[in-house]
Amino acid sequence: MDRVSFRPPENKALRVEVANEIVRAIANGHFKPGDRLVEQHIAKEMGISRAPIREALRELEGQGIVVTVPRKGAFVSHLGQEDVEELFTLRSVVEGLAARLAATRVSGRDLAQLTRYTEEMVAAARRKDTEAFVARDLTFHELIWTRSEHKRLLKVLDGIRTLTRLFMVISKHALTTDEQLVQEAEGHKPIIEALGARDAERAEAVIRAHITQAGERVAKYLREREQKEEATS
Amino acid sequence: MDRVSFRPPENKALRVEVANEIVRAIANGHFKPGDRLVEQHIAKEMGISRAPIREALRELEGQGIVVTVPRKGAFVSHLGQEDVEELFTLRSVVEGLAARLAATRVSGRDLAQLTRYTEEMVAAARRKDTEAFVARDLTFHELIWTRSEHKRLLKVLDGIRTLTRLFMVISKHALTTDEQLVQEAEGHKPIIEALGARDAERAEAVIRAHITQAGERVAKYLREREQKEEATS
DNA sequence: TGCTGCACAATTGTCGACAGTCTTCAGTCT
DNA sequence: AGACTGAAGACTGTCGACAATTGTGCAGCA
Repeated sequence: MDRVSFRPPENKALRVEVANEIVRAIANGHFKPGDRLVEQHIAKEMGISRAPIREALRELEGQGIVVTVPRKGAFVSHLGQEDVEELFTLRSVVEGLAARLAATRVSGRDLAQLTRYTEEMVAAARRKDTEAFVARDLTFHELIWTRSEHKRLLKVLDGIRTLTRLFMVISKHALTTDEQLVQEAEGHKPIIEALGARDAERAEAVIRAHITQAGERVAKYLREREQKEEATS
Repeated sequence: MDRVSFRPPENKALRVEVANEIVRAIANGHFKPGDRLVEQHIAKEMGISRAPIREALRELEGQGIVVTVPRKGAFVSHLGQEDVEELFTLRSVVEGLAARLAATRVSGRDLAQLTRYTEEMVAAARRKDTEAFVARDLTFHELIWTRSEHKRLLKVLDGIRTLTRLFMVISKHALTTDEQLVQEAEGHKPIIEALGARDAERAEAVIRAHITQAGERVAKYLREREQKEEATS
């Protein structure tokens, strides 16, 4: 009797739509770091009331993408090199835990999937298709997150997922040569091996190293970019 | 029941007050796990409108204290033995990072403070003053969090601070004898030593061990309690 | 008796409005 | 001219109301 047919207005909560829209606007530069996000303006722009906007902003605040000052409103966070370092050091330990737990839970099918994702990353790198590359990279990590079967861990990772993606998009230019992209993909192989061996400790160690390394690469890129910006201003 | 006396133009944002009030109600058993949190009822009880309630619930959802089902509302999370284990494994790695960073940043004054807190914990244990004991325990950990000077890490820890406290209160009966309490306090000494030696790696290792151990203790207590509850129902 | 369907009640999601507060800017005084 | 003051404007925090949706109970029917 389940009629999975209708969704007349929208099945999704409006606030989620709004949050996604704002993130997209930040990613493509429509909103820049430090910009003030005026509820009324966004509401008008999207043709809805302020209530869902407020809730969306609250959620983004929880993810550290915007900061709200009482009585003043919400602003786009300044996401500099320091923030990248923080995000990646945090990810290294949290995903380390995820890998440790996943090691005893991944199935053969999961390992095959992970291998496939990595191969597709290499393929995307050869085509210089950074879009697909980033997408696969994220999917790879997300599968491990899921296999940790740790609800609270997933919540934390969910909270930084948007920001992770945001940084990947912003800094996709950090990986310009095939060489670097392939190198990034190669870093996944020790992870798969450790997981395949069901070696929890080693899985945690290698993924920590992998993420730390990736973070340093991105941080270096942003540091250089920030210096250039300062030089020109 | 709760004296809902309040002044209309409170300094703090009303939603924060509401969130605290709800947490308090959960802690003292007014709301039990699985209970439905009806916005209108809470609004009426507190004499305010639903808007701040909604935002507070959204925040608590972000902290995993309540879960919201679309079109159905918010419910108090079931916080069982499994959740304790999750919370503590997560804390072990996240606080591990905090300690690692703090090791290179703590001052002599900080070390003295940490030592003092630990002594006060022992003193509270001798008085069987679990209230003060828990408070000092939390303060000890929070100082290390702060010294990590890692904004995003702090945000994560902030997100689980409420739940941590909640568990401490709920499970304070897990530590019934002086012996256990003192043992808990003793566990802080290796942490202080490692921090004092500015040994980042060791600091991370010992605090991970400490938290893991504490988690197992609480989990064991809750497991037994849950079994008892099942037996009586 | 047991099942089906309808109407009603309860509750969420959303909206528009209003008061209070902070910012800005023009006008005035020194 | 520069500093100060006050008023206008802009925006957030909060409120009450309404429509849509889900759950519930009751009546009708086999």
